[in-house]
Amino acid sequence: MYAKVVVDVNAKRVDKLFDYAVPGELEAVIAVGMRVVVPFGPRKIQGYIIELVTGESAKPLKAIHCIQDVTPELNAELIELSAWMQETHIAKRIAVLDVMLPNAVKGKYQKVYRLMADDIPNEVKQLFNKQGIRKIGDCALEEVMTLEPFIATGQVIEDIDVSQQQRIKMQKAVTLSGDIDRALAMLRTDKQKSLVELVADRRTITLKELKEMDYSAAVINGVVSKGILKKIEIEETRDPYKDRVFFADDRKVLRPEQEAAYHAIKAAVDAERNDVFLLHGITGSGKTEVYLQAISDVLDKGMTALMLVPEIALTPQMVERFKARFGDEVAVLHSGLSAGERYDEWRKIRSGEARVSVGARSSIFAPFTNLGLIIIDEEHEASYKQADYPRYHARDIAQWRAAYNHCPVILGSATPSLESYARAEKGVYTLLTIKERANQFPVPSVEVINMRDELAAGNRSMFSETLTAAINDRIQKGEQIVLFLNRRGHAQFMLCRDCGYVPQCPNCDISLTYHKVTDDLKCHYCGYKEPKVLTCPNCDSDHIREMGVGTQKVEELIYQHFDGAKVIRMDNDTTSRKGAHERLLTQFKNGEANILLGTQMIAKGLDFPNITLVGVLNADTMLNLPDFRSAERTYQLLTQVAGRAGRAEKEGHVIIQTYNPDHYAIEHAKNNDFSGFYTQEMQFRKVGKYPPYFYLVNLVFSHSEMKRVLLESRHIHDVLLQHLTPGSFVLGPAPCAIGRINNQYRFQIIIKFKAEPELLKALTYLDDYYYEQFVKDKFSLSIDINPQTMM
DNA sequence: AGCACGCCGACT
DNA sequence: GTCGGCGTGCTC
Repeated sequence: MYAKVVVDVNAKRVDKLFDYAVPGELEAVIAVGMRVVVPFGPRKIQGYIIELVTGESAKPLKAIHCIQDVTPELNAELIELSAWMQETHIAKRIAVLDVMLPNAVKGKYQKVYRLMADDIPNEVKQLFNKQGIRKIGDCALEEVMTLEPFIATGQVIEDIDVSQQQRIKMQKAVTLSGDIDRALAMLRTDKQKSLVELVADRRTITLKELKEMDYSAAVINGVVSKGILKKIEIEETRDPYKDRVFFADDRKVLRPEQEAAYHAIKAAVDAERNDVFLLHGITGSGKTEVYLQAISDVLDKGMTALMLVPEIALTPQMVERFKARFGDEVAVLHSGLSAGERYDEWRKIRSGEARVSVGARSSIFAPFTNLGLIIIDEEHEASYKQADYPRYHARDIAQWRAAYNHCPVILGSATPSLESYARAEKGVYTLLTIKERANQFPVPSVEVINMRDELAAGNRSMFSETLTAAINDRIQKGEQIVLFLNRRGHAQFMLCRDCGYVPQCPNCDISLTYHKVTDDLKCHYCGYKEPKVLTCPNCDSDHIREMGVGTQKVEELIYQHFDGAKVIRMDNDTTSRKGAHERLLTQFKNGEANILLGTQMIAKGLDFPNITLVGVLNADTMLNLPDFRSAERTYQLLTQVAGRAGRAEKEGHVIIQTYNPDHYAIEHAKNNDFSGFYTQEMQFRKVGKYPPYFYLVNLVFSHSEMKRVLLESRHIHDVLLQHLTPGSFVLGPAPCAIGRINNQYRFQIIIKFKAEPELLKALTYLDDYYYEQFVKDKFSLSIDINPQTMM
């Protein structure tokens, strides 16, 4: 018997199956999908068994060294899926397996000394552990000297040990080691004092968290060396919900439209039909209840169900609802979990202990068998597409898995993507619509304020007269307000008011972003950092200021503007700590503040009865981004934000501030008119040859020499023209919107097509060819099929 | 990606 | 004469 194995080497040239003999003693236990350790050239590495073949190979083979699992990590479905993804995503098999599996199963390689013989002096033997292994990196020089003669005789050998990542993850952390008041008296700098106060408050805090909060190693070590803090190792907690009590959540009675949707889905579930449903229900229409009841039926049939939500919508509220309804049968998978926690959830699914999962994008690979239903909530969300290689879209994977399992898919949204809605109109998907709110409370009224008029009337503040009045009114009534600041495409930067100079990144063609917390300038693309400038480097003027509004600035303005305001601010800075997101929402829910101010992350999932006013401070910052989806994104975001108001009996009101009050995305969002927006946006897409009328592929190539990129990209253009059929368009090459990142010049070519049988062949050819070029010459080509963004 | 093999420059 | 620089080529 021999095995076909994918080796854990992320390189194109070994992106194929290698044959290994299966030793006789392993034949009984070995199975497809297991991880094995195999000899590969002079070293040993991890691999995945893709296929077992009975009989002897024609060629002499090396043998599998050992197996790593008792239960295979991959099932037959996931192996087949990985092959499909390799082909259709122009990706390496190992890279695909890498995104499918939890990090904890990835191999860890260490150089070790291995004890091979027993007849060795005891003082030498004791250097090794019970398995006869000693890490080379742990050996002092004299120990290496001691071992040398035994290596010469072969009694000790140098080897590579392949082990699993630690099951229990230890993290470096600091804790207080003394009296806090005495400690504070000893310290001079504010940074050190604030560190000690923080640790005193939290008892222990990991170094990683401190790094994220911009405490440098120097600051931490300084305080540690004074004996005030000490470094310790702590175990990461495993079940993130173990201390929580969930109250049983019973089925709710469905409204007629919900009922109709539910029945259509139930029929497909019962018939095990591979239908795709587009569930278009306005915000607050009770889509989640439909999902829950459909899942409940799937479980009753003894099958399993997979539900995807965008990362930011995976709030405690959503998790709570699932836990409450399905108890221990739920596995939760999101980015906040440690590698160990994630692996635990994965194993619960694999063993059948959990039969439902709720998770973000990558949980689409959850190792269920016997899937009865796959749900993608907020299906229009861009985060379902992985931004880096391999660039898969969870929606595509869902449809593949549903076809494999003969089960239906539900795509749910209040604002479906144009692609999905067009498919529903063509009858490829089944459209289910819910037009009324589940609790029958009216949809909030929406008012659009033209900020140009405000400016003309002499109001230069962030708050229009109308919004100011409304906020004061709600504060007085004791009701709650959500204020939304659209940050996308609207970062803060520095501008010299005398000469117009804006500090740029030296490595990229982009202006540096000002960060108030650290008071410095950063490049979001290459990580370059420099201190804030006090005088203009161009004209020496000291009129150089931070421009653009950040949430922090708005918070200050609110306090200046409104008496009785108590603000909770939610943005990347205030929610970076684990659990901070949840804590802030709980505070708001408990009425500890009357204004919730935030970015994108507050657009979803909030369901608080006391919110009666939603204000969108700048609706149009992303309308002007150079992306064909900018109108769609604006419409979606405004609709989502507006949906936060009036979720209970108190009537909700939404005020949208904009400089483009007549833009159709804003007008249709105001009227909550999806089909109006859809019709108009489809016109634009048709004329521009954009999705859903055409498919797109975005090719980006980069090299440190601009001339090289330009010449090579012309060549690529010609190759594509030769290979593709006449119905397809090849546009470019043109410089990318950001023409240089990390000193690499970037050009792009866009392919537009309706149907292109030669596409994968042509792209695979280019990928192979330019891989060689990359190895030789650092020329790189990235291929994005169905891109979410063209930047 | 690693790692070995191999062929040319500055050192005991 | 040798140590070590990194170009080239292979891994069942």
